[in-house]
Amino acid sequence: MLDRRFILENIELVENNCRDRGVVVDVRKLADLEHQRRSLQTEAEEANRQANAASKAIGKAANEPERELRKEEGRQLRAKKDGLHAEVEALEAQIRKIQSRVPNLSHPNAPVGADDAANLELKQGKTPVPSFNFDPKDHVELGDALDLFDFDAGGKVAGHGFYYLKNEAVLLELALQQFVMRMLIERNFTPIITPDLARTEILQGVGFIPRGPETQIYSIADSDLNLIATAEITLGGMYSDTILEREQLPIRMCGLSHCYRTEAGAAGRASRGLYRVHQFTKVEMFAFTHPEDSEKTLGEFCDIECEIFDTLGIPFRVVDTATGDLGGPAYRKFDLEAWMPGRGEAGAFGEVTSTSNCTDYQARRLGIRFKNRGEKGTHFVHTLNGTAIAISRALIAILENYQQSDGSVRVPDALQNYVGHEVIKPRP
RNA sequence: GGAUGGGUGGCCGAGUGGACGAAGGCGGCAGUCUUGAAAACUGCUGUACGGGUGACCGUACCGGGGGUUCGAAUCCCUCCCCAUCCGCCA
Repeated sequence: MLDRRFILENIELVENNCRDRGVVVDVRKLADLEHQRRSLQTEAEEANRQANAASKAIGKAANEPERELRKEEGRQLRAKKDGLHAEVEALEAQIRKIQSRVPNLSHPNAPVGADDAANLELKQGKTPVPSFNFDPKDHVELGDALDLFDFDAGGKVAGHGFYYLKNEAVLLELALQQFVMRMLIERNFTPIITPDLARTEILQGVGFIPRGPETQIYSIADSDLNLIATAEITLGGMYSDTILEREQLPIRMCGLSHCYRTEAGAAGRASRGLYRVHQFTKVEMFAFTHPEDSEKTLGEFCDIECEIFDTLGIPFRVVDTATGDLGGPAYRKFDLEAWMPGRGEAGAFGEVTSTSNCTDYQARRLGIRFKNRGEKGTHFVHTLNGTAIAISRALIAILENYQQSDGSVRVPDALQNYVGHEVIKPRP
């Protein structure tokens, strides 16, 4: 959520930003309604002030007739206030509805464009794109041959988009969790395992919209709970409605959770195998920072993601996400796209991580502030999130890049200790 | 699932329908004392919105919503949340 006063004072800037982001919001109308609301609010406050004064006068009234006169006066003033107040509330609801759709501002260097076609490649990882002297398989074929997944059983038990991991795929998932967690602990992240469910209010604070027709979120019937789509939700919610001391910042956490996504409207998109699934495991980085530190922290998150994929020996590129592809809360977003030899005609990059600086957009809705010692007032913190590892997509990248001509898959050096062997071979 | 007890300021915690934006404590800030620090003592110290260049002023806020009343933290209704105990269970 953007600050309302800021919107009023920067109507044109906000309008232009909405246009760049491809979001249709009537900012002028919001401003009109807010001006109306303010003047009505002032009237209502004045009526209320008079009513309060009348009430106080009752105690001092000299006699019974005067007391009754004052009471009647009070009644009328309250009625006037109630009427005005109701109008204010109605306007407030309209304004909030519009305001909640206004996206965050965009970093001046973020590429302007309607969709991911406008994303800007910033750099590539250390590992070169492999060239095979055989016809590489995609991860579904590899998984079939090596008995790593069961999509049929997943479909039968839970429906399309669910799957079982088996054998070395299980060890790889656990290995990736360990590998990433340890790396992040060394970089001063507090490791956390979060709930996989969260209240609607928290989802909304973080910027997700549960229970709409286009929602990405599974919700639990007869309750206020939803399956989380990312630990960003539960990590962000951890400090909701909190006033922190300046010295407590930054708070850096890495959270392990399952992630559940309905993928509504995604049917037909490139989504073979593990690429677009309803459930996966993810380790998410999250930080609450001082506003001055968020830009630097975003760079750091991106560097960590690069280091993870470099260490895993997976080729990737980093893209600066275009304004139209940013999503509501993000001010700037970098994605890592890993090379997936089995994707598309002859291999393609596919998104594996994403890191965003949400500035104060989430903090405002979640009510997360800090104060400086000896200074009046509070300020909103900045929030950042970044994927350390999304297991399902990492598995695709590992299997497809590390496959060998005999159909086996080498285990990345960094994971061998955790997995327990160097090569995944077909079972005899 | 059953039974209780709770939700009040940055935190803890009191609060008879008007004196309450709210005692007291902690924490924080400033000062006195001290070579310095600690301790002790004194004063100040909530948030949001609106108005004024400003010292300030106004309004709202005691879990959410509704009601009673001239007036509600306080009384009534309703919803939500939290804690503890019992039962069940990995």
